[in-house]
Amino acid sequence: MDARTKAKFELRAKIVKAMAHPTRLFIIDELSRQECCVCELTEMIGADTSTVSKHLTILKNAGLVKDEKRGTMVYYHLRCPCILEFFGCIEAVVQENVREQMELVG
Amino acid sequence: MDARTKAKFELRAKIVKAMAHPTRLFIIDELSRQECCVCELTEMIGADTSTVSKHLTILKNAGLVKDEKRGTMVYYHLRCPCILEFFGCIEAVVQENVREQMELVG
DNA sequence: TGCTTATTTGGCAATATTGCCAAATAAGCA
DNA sequence: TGCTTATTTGGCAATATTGCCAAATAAGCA
Repeated sequence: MDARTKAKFELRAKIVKAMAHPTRLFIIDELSRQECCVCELTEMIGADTSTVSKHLTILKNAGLVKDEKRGTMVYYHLRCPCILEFFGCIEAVVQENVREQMELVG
Repeated sequence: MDARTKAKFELRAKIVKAMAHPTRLFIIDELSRQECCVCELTEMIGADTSTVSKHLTILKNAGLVKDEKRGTMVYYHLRCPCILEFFGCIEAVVQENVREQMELVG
């Protein structure tokens, strides 16, 4: 694998890694419906504010979300709505996995 | 976040996590073109065979690939080709990131 | 059976991720 | 300025991931 190819997949991996956590997938899903401030997300997720803030920073660094300060609150929104199509694909894999397990059992 | 929602996103995260590594993204990309045996992938990747084998096991456990033994060789293929659409989306985020950096610089 | 080739598994050290607490920062308002 | 609320940052212990080497397993073939 040459350096160029390696760089390409490292760039992609950086973005996929940013999504690779249940809380962050939840945030992406939630932001696909409407923008939210940190306090709203924290309330929904039920973790420490600092934890949620760090998850948002990871998503922001990957370029998946953008933030906007309004007063004391910071609102986050999705940067590329195409991320949603991706969920459909993941769900297809989940369903395929379940289907297979069913076959093994019954 | 109730238990059901939590379980849903943990299931999704398991699959996304399986993709969250440059070598594994490379493998998925390669398998989208044709099935490959471990030795072919190892040659392309240039890592230890055991390392590549472990990456393949991670992809298999997530339900992303399937293996098929033929003689002494084991061939792997993609289980859900829809994974490819996902790459398009990731690439869109990558490009958006680059575009923004360009704006900041130039 | 013994040898070869392909692959997986066990083990382990190096490194990365996670989530909390405490403290810092930043904005609004009296 | 001082107080309040919202958010981020620093630090750290617990946990997970990674990639190598060595050894085990498995199939083909003489």
